[in-house]
Amino acid sequence: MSKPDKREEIVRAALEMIAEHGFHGAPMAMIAERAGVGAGTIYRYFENKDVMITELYQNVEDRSYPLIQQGYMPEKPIRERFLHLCTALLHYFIENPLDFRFLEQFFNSPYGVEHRRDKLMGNKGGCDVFRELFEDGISQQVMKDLPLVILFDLAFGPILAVARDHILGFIALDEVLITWTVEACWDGVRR
Amino acid sequence: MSKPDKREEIVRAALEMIAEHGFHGAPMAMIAERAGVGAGTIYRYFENKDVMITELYQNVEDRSYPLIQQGYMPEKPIRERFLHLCTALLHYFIENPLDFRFLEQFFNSPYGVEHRRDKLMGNKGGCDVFRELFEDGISQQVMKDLPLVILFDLAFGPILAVARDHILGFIALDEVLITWTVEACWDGVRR
Amino acid sequence: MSKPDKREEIVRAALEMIAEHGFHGAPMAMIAERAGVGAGTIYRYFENKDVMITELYQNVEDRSYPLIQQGYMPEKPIRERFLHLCTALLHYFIENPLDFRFLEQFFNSPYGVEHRRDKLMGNKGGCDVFRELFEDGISQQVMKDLPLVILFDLAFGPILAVARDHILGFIALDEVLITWTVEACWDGVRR
Amino acid sequence: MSKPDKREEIVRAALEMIAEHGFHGAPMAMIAERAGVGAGTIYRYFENKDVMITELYQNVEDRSYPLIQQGYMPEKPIRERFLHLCTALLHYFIENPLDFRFLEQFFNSPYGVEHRRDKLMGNKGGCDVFRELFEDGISQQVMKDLPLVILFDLAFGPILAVARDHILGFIALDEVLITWTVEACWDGVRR
DNA sequence: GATGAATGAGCGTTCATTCAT
DNA sequence: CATGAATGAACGCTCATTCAT
Repeated sequence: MSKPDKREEIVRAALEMIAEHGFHGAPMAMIAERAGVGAGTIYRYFENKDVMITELYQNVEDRSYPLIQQGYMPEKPIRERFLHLCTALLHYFIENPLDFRFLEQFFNSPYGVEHRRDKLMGNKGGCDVFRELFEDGISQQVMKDLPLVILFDLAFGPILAVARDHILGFIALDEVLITWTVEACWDGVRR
Repeated sequence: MSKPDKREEIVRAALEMIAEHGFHGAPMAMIAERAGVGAGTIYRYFENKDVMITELYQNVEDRSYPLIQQGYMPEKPIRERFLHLCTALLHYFIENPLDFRFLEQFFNSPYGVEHRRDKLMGNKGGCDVFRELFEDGISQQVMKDLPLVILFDLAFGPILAVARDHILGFIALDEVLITWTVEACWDGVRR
Repeated sequence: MSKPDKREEIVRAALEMIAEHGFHGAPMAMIAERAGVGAGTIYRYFENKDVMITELYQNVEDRSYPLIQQGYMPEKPIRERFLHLCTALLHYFIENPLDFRFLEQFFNSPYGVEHRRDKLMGNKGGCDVFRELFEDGISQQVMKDLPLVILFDLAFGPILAVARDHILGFIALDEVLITWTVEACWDGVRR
Repeated sequence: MSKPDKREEIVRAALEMIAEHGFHGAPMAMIAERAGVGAGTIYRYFENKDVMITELYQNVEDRSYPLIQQGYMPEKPIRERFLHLCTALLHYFIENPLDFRFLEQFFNSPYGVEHRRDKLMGNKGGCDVFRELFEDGISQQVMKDLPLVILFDLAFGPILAVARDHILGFIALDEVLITWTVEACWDGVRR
């Protein structure tokens, strides 16, 4: 097994274990075992558990952003762009439940809170498509004139909740339900 | 200090510590110290930490439901009832950030997931007002004809997200913003 | 076994293990086992290993100073006082080889170096009898006019070396040898 | 880089790291990095860390003995020879603080104790000049009639202590102080 | 009933050593 | 030969839980 393979195995295993059991329910030793490596090996690739988690998040971001933006056309009307992005996001979550569960753990921890704080303060980070879309939506008077943060919550709050319920087995989303859900989100943010 | 007092002190202390530091950042010894009791004493009132957390949740539920339903009038039109409940809920969260943070911890853990599963399967539990309201809303064709779970997510997803952002200091909610937010939620669920 | 007993057992065990195997050869678990307590118990009495070692040193100091100064008469002539203190010191080491070995470990580690630095900078600490004696010796022109530190080294360098060699079994000190050794030290510092 | 070069690099690096951070503060990986070789390479030249340390000691001995004996004239009077050797020793320590710190680490560890035991039992080893000098001194009745070991301690105890204090910055030795110190040592051993 | 000292399994992390390349 | 990625035993330390007082 070559070097990049090993790192990948660790990332996969860590994502799985953390998604399934949370940060505190996923000891390094367990992650190592699942990855099929020695416990010490993890520390060749990640300085410590905290750093590993942060890089795991980066990994998820790097994989998800392109997927979500695939086929996104910034010149289309706001509504269409909104529906596209939210649908893509929901699909991504459904098709990558491990990523979703990991993200939930992440954002529900000090790591994630700090991350959001940084994102909201500085304009850095990759969710700029969303920010742009919502700023456009407000300035074109297509969306409600509310603080950006609230608009985000109106749109993503339901998406996340629905994804969670699907992954936990409380509902079984299909294309029709997804469409309706996303359109309901649009109803929430549009004027 | 009499027996019920002691239990109350423990509950208060545990809620505080868990809200502030999470389940894993709140050792029993620390909770005991904050409660002003011996570490062993906690185990007279709660079989173990897991049980304590579950009962802590019950405690929050018991205190919050009456508050949220205060002034609720089931004979009023759906929209008004919806706005009343959501506003009350959001107010409750803002005024009881400790409860809110605890609930987030709870629902983002195996405890919470199991709890929701039980709630959704059997019809037990206290959120029947909500269930009734939404079922009424659907049958009166005032709300979208979607699975109850999704309707819940459309309504509460944004409420929870907005409450979190307020408590974390990302926005500063006032009465006007609360009203607009809740009305946006209504836009999300109404036909 | 009552509380003070337990602390004492830990102190004794730690002193023994560290004297025998050095700081790094004396894991907390081993010390705990030797003390007949659980590993976690040590941390009820000492914040961590570093703190434990520092307090161990204090413990040795507190026990040794009175013993060494027993019968010391500051009004006697310099030579007599010197012989008294050095003899007492050497006796103390020989009769408390564990203390001696611990002190060697201590002074040969960052802990000890820092400790000496503090002692030499500020005038705090308990070796003031020695300092006084040597300052008297210099000002009365009975001892060589050298920096205090060097005078200390001339006196204690041999004492420590001889104690070590006795404890390691390279020589067998008796009263006669002790007397001669201490008098040789006096020859080293006197004018 | 040829084979002997590599070994030399490792020796130099190990000496430096151990002198600066102690045996336990100098991991093999760190030594390898400092030496500019792979971690595994060290094990081509030294069976394991213990062996490496022992050979490191040999290396220091081999380099120091010639230096110390440079200009030593066995036909001169005892006193002169003593002063010569002790001065040379002290100079050597001051000019090679890394060696000195390493030697302190070494003699304060099981390695060093065993080494001295071997030296004192069998007559092997390189400090024969000292032994000869002291035996001469005793038989010529110029030195005190004490066991050799004690005579060594009287002479070298202060030398080592003074060197340590200089290297740690507690005093600043110059030629004058060195002379006085060495002469004080002579006072300690002479009749 | 209340206590808190005691416990020890389990955690994150380090590092001497090995061995496939 | 030389490498350095991989290993896993061992470390210092934490904390849910127990139980003698």
